[in-house]
Amino acid sequence: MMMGKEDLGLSLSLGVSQHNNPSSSISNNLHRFPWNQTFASTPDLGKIDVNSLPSTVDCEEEAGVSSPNSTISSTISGGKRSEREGISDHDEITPDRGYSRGTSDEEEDIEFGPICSQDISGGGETSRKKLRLSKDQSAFLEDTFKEHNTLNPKQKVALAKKLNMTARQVEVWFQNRRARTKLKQTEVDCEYLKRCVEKLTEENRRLQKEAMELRTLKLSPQFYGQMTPPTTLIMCPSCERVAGPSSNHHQTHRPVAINPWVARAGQVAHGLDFEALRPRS
DNA sequence: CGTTGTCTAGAAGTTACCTCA
DNA sequence: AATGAGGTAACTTCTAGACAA
Repeated sequence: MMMGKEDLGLSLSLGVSQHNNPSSSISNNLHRFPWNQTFASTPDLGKIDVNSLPSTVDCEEEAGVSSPNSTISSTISGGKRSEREGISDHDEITPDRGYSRGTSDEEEDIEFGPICSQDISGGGETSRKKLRLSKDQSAFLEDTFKEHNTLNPKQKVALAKKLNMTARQVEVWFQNRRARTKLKQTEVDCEYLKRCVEKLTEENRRLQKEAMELRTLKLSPQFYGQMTPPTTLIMCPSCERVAGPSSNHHQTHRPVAINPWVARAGQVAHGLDFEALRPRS
């Protein structure tokens, strides 16, 4: 799936992201959520006002829990969504999204459109009202995200309950949060690669210059007189040590000549230490 | 055992709303 | 007051993986 794209190269340090979360400024007074418990057991946050729209909350609850229409709507156009929530009937079957795309037989869902159907004017015209999450809600979501960047259905429902949101809202928040994290990480990776390219360009320039100088030197007649013959080092392929000709050890191993000019793989050549360029988390 | 269809969760991309300079 | 940009909630579409028939 899409993970394939990530694997293609920009996955240099993905996964770190959730730890170097940019949102660390969030107030620390929110305690971490213990995932082996239910959200409901965590105090205080139950008081959070949902987007300071109490009527909305009521409406939402109703739409999500008790409305027969909600079931209809999710069957008609969003059945996949409600099923995927993996939630039992009493948990939440929330059509908290603008399912309808305007077809007449979806008209009745509209009433339960995105976030409690504000501004639904007649004639099937939908408008999604965007609710701002409260600071506390965001902070708690952030904290939760730091621990787990995905939620299973139970956790989702529990968290939703705790924050007085719908499970769908929590799900969407986590999806968007993962997307933001990835975007941020991609930016960091791009920066890193850019620096690598710069470094390589610089190194390439340096080597070309060096090669040019060597060529010039080679062309001058007095050069040959002063030149010492190139040293051939003998290296044992099994122990990977430079071998002396008299070594007993190398009676059993067969040494091979190596070019002293070529840096061994894994060695840092001329200060090209890309690890040093890697962004630290 | 391999194939096919269905379902689900998540990623990616997009839209629309809100806030703020 | 108008407006454009940036942030983000909500949405759609696509895909991989799991699972059953």
